[in-house]
Amino acid sequence: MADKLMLIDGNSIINRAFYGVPDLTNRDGQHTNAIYGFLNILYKLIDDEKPTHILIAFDEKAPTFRHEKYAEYKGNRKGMPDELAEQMPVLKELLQKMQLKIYSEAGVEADDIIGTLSKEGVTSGMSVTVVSGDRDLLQLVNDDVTVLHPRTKSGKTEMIVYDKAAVIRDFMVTPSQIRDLKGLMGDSSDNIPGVPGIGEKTAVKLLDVYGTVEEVLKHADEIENKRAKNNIQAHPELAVLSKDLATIRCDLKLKIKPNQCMVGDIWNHDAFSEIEKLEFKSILKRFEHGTDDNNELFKELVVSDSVYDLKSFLDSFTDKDVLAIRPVMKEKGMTVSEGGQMMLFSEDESQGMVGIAIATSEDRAGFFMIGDKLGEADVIGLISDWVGAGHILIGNDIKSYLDIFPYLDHKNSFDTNIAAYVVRPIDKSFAEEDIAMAYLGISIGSYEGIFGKKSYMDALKDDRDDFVRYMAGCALVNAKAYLFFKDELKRIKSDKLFYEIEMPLIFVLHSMEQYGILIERDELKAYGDRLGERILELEKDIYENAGEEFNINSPKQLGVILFEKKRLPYGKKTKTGYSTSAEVLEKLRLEDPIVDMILEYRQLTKLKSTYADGLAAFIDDDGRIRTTFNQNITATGRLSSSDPNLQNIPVRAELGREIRNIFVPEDGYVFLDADYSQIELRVLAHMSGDERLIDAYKQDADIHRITASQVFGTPFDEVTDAQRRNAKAVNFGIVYGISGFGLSKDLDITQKQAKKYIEDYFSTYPGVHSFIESLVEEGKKKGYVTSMFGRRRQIPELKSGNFMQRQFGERVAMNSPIQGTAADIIKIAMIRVSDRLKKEGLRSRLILQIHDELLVETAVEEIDRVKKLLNEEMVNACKLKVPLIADVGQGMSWGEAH
DNA sequence: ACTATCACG
DNA sequence: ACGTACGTGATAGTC
Repeated sequence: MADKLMLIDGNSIINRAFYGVPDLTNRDGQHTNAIYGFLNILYKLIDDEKPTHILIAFDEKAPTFRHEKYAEYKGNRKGMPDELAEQMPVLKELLQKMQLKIYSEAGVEADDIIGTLSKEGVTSGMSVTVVSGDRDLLQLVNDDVTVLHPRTKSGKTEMIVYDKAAVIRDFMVTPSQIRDLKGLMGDSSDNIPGVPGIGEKTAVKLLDVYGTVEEVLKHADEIENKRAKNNIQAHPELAVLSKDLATIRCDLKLKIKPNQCMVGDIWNHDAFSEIEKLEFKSILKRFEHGTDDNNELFKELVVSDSVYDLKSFLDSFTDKDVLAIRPVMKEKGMTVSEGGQMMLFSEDESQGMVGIAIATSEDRAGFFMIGDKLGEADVIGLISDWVGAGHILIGNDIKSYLDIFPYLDHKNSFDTNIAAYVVRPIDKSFAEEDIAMAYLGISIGSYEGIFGKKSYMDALKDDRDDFVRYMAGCALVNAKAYLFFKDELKRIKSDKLFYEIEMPLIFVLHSMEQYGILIERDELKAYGDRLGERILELEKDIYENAGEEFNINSPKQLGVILFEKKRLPYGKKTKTGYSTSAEVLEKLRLEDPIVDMILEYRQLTKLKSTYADGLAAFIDDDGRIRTTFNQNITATGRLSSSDPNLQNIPVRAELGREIRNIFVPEDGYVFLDADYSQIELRVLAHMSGDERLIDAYKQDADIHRITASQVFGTPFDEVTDAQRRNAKAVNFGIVYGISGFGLSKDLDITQKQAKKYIEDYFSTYPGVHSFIESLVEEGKKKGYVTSMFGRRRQIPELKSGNFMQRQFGERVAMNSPIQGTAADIIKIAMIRVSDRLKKEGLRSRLILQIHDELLVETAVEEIDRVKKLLNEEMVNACKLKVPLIADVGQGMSWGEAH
């Protein structure tokens, strides 16, 4: 086999890694995210490309450029941030310990090192792979040299392979013409000027005709395009200079030769201990096996479409085996419909299971396809037998499987997705492929990387083997993840939170999603039409006032009208122009009548597009709207709601609030709506243990008024509205992680005044002060903070070198335990309410949660019982040092009950 | 894909 | 001097 040389542009790759991987630090506070990302890219390259030789080229720290007199062109690159700079020497040392060759030389750019070695490599008979995010390097491509270009696609890094054909495909020029292309069009990211007025299109056209910059200049007088001709004739030197800047040198005398770059044992002991210091657990695991290449994922992989094989596969398991699954569902969007009419059976066709992967932690897996010889019911039945025998079924995102496996409950199942969320809620995705990488040190590949945007059905059809391996890999990861998380949850003391709150909640949420909420379709339509009429009127008035028609919804165009044409004083500016936010417009109301019209227009279009029209699109055939409650999105432990979001239905303004009257109970039912009174402040009182605040809550009076009375030293009955408003804002501020600036903005007062309020608050409630300070301290020391029920939130921002980021981290440290505890409490209440409704055989059902509020669709004859039960379970969800209060309302619509 | 805006707790 | 209140999701416009 021919030798294969891989040349890596170290700076380019570590840069990508740094910006692509969220902030990580080890226990010494050393930032490690760029190194982590670099290693993962490196391992993947080694696994995929199997190079025999590797060299990683770096730019010298203070590069002197080859064109001293034009240094300003390349010399003004932004310096790298400190968080990245500190990782560079650590990475280089690690790479050396991995017995990989790195190279840099004063006055030499990494590009030129790579260019020279690629040429020398080819000369000595090697095939060469260059890895860089810099497009310049594409000029090196030829029959023996390919360039890999990393691209970030929905959070994952993929490599685009550039051979000659791919370069021509993407850039319309040959690899050797890349430098001519840059010579003409320039490259702003690399500070190559190019010829003014010549963009990509013109440059490609010219090169197509003349081939090189030199030829273009020679024939400049023949050029048809006037603009291009004039510019080239005016600035020929720019084209020559730019091409020179873009040209990679391949003829340097370097102190290293390709054959010295042989790959040694990258899994050696020195490398291991270095990685240990960096605390990359997932990478350490790889040392057990070396590369993935000689490490098969499965000891056994059964693929079958027969019920007998599934049976014997399941029979082969003992009580000691854990069983994990990865069902493959027909995806939504496949529903056959005609003319808007659902066809018969379309429901079944869109909901069914295509197959299921099953695995044990002992590296045995199977993929079973549903078809003539294996029915969905067989699978459901056999899994039911397993579960019925007292075993645990492990899956990832169990809520999405409950339609097929309705017999699952929190005692017979384990959700690896939710477990991973509980362990590290700040991550963005908890699918099997993410867990494999983050916790198990194995890789099953990424779905998108392997199959792109293909649906499951298409992937199964086109790449069956890969698909089966991927899904079986998922099941295997679930099995292994179970063993890992079982211990990990205990270790971090989040096991009760997981088993007693998050797992049971899955089933409550599923039931809420299934019930949905009834909405009066016709009323919603009428409401939307009403808005539409008024919007048309406003539109007309606004155009008339402005003296022209424009897109009112475009902040840009609106800014021009208000702040340029009308010369209204602009308040704030955003990155892109003037701010036209309601906050700014409010202050301009008296300046021009158009402002009020715009504010009303904004309000109405928002209501119409998001709510009237938006919700209408989600009404099912039975008139109900079914949201998705997301259990793994927020960093604090709250739920979120999407498709549609039913947690942000208007309530504050009267016009918007009307929408709530359109949400109604079905016949024979009423709505009971219960919301916690000031739950976050009560949690604060409890957690801080501040005696005065606790006493205040025991009085059961208006808390903001009490706060005002105590902070401002005014008798309770004499507190003014303004005082109460201020106290309320301070209370909110405390919960959000107080800052003088934030409070001053909210109350429209000076920062100095705001600071005074905060100081007064803290001297009134010293326990609160010391509590939130202790939270920040804990966050800094441990890297995370916790809620009362053991919910963690990591705060890497606290170790940031950036002041702003750190400041943010401090506010998060103060807020998360409070918001998180409140979230824990209402989750407990939801589980208990739902449990009791079920146990007591009631028909009433929980249908919505809005952070501190529960909506129950209540059977008329159960009203009194449910009212009592709701209040009991919410109030007693948790014992605090202050009373927990819930107010229950009743009504024939959500609006009326709230 | 990102930004601005605005709906909620 | 910097430039932030905490947590979300949907829409429209712009690139």
